[in-house]
This record gives sequence, C-alpha cells and structure tokens, in this order.
Amino acid sequence: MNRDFNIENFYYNFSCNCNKVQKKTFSKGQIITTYIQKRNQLCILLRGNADLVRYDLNGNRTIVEHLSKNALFGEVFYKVTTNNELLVEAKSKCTVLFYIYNQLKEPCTHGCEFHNTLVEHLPELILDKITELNTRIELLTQRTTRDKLLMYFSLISTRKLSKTFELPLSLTDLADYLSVDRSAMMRELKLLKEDKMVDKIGNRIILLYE
Amino acid sequence: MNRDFNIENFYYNFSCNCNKVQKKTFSKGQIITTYIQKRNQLCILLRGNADLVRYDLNGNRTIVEHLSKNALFGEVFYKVTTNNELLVEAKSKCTVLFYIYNQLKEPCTHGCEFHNTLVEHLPELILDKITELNTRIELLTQRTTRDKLLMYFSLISTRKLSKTFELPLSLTDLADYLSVDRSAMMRELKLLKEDKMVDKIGNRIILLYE
DNA sequence: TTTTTTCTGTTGCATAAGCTACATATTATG
DNA sequence: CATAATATGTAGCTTATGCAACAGAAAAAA
Repeated sequence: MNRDFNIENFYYNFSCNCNKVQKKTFSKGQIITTYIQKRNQLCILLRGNADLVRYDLNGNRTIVEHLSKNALFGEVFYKVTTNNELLVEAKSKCTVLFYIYNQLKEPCTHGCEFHNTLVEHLPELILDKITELNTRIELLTQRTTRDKLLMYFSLISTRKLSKTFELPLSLTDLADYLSVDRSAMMRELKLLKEDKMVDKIGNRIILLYE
Repeated sequence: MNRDFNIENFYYNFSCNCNKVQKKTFSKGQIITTYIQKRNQLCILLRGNADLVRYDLNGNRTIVEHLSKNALFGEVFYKVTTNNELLVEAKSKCTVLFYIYNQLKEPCTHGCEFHNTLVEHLPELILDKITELNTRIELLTQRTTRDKLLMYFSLISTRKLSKTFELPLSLTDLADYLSVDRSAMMRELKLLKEDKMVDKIGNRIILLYE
C-alpha cells in the first residue's frame, strides 16, 4: 500500500482546472468550517495547522483532532447530531481545499489531473485517516492522565524519530486533546518530572526512560 | 451516498469463485484473528458478534470495538506496534471473510461478482467505519462515567429508535468498552436509577428523561 | 513602547472513580 | 442433574482527578 502520497506536492505540480473544488486561505483564529449534516463536505488542509473542536453542553472544549498539513476533514467523516457542535479553527495561516464528497468521487469531466489522482488515492488516504483515529482511541482509552501523557509523548517521539521534540500543541490544548483537566495534567507533568520520566524545557519534551 | 450496502445479502446472492478470499466459521470464545504488522488483513464479519480487544501492560482489558454483522476489521485499519496486542474474540457463532487488502483492491480476474461489488462499495464502507470511530471518540472524550453511560445509552436508543432496548454487551464488557472500572460503573448506574434518569430490568435499559 | 490577552505553573479542597473483596445470581458444562 | 465458571450487585477505603482561584510569564495587540 502506498501511504506516502503527498497531497500538497500533487496540488502544486499538477493541473487543476476543475469546478468541483474551492480553495481558500484563513488566518490564525478564523473558523474554517462548521460541520453541517447532509452537506458531506470533504476538505484538505494543504498548509497550516488547525483543530477540530467540539463544545459540549457543560462548556467543556474537546480537541477532537489536531490537523496538520495534508490532513483530511469534513462531515463525510462525521455523523453530525444536534448534541455536538463541531468547528474547525485555524491555528496558523491555512490553505484549504473544499470538495463535496459526492462530486469528488466521480471522475472529473474537466480532465483535471489533480482531481483524478486524488480519487485514485482516496482509499489509501481514508485508510490512513482510520489508523489515526484508532491511535486516538488507544490514547483516550488510557485509564490515567499519566498514561495518556506518556502515550502521547511516545507517539510524537516515534513520529519525530527522537526522544526530544517540541510539543505541537500548547499545554492548554493538550489537556483538551487528552480530555483531562488542565491543572490536573500540569500536576501529573510535574510528577513525571520528579520521577525522572520526562524533562521539559519550555515547549520541548525530553523522554528520559529506557 | 449509499450507505445501506448490506454485505451479507450480497455475499449469499452473488457468485464468489474467487481465490483471494477465505471463509471461516468460529464458535463462541474462539480467537478469530490477532493483529500482525504488515499483513494488512481486511476481514468482514458476515454473521455473529465479536469484540476487538486490547490487553495493556497493566492487565487492563479494553474493548476497542464491538463488532456486529457486516462490520469490517483487520490490521488495514490499525497501526500495529509492540505495545498493543490486539485480538478479535468471537462472542457468538461467527462467519468471517478474510482478505489481504492489497489483493482485494485490485479488480478480480476471476469475474467474481461479489469481489468486484465489494471493491466498488469499499469507499462508502470505509467512510461508515470512520463515522463509527468518530462516534467512539466522542464517547471516550466524555469526562465522567455518568456522561459516558448516558451517551452510550443515547446512541443505542437512537439506533434502535426506542427508549427501551437490550444492552448488546454484558455490563462487564460495557465497562471495558467505556474504559472505566466496572464497580464504579455499577455504582453510577445505581445513582442514575435513583435519579430517575434510567431504569434497568435485567438486561433491558429504559431511558426516562424527556 | 505599553497594555491587554492568553498561557503556564501551582495550590487547597471536594468528589468521582479506582481498587479490593465478597455475596448472590445467572449461565455454561460435564 | 450437579458443579463450575462467569456475571452482577454492593460496600469500604484510597487515590486520582476535577474545580476554583490566583500569580507570574509569554505572546499578541494597540
């Protein structure tokens, strides 16, 4: 399976004279989209970072997904109900492609290279998405805040191939991502430092175990 | 989007003279498969119920997914690492189709109707899977056991179109599914009954609110 | 620059939830 | 049928985590 398809490279190297897609840019803090039932939007984040955020009735904020370059999002992936308001917020300057899934999945009548390549790679892209979601589930099923933190650090460490790395999220956002209270998370982080499991210098995490 | 493709009907009504698939049956309690890196198996549960289960280093058991008729599973959907042992356990008599994803995705050279129809519907089937996973994430990000229980009940209620329904899992399994301690869950369930939010007669749940 | 806003780090207190243990009920199995 | 195995229901104790509140640091805006 080819799971190395880089959407951004494709977009800038291949022609796209297609009327099925909209391209927009957003600055930090802007709302990229809100999830709406039945529209079935499929979006591609070409550049920047964004968060898929849910606010529940108790005012809790959850970062459902942290999206970076080449991430897919949109309501094709989501069963939208009245109980969950889902927003995608730009965390930095973002460039986004918007498709409607039902239009995207048909071969392009405009001979659009990008569109057709995208459709061809769609199954792999979607499978990648699934493995990410399963990793997220594994993270959330960790029983303690400590285990959540350690697993999260371990994931980033593996991805960066280094025991030292910058956190891609602020600590406030990390708490919302792990679905724990921020102050409790800070306390646990301190305990992890005291136990010589991790060190933290500013935004940089250093894993100290084995 | 056609999200009503019923795999089982297709399998029994269409020809399948394909050498790319294995069909096996399992009795309750048997291990259907364990997840192995790089094999990229894609399995279809034609009949029965099964659980995708993970055991962690602390001995915690987590039901990662509860699989019923027509569910897809297998390591195509999973990034298998050394830290997570994943098993699929039959909860009742099960009939399962086994494919290797790389072989499945190519059109069938044996003119196998089932195989080709399956490939055609694969994107929709996989998208369904994603919405399920997102629902699961939403469940797991509920902060309290009470909220997890209420959301779980609400999901089943919506699916069954009734405020009264049988639990599809034992209470022991439900705790492993919600990733909470069983006794704590039982306590919360009692409180929910005392608060007249839900009633429970044997295996049957009755939602009492609005 | 100054001012404002957001983020980080920390604490005390209250409580939800984990752990252990056990008794009873229900379901499998010889 | 009897017996074993598993599931359910409950309680006491302990601990982890949520909540509220605040001070200082850092970043953004004016």
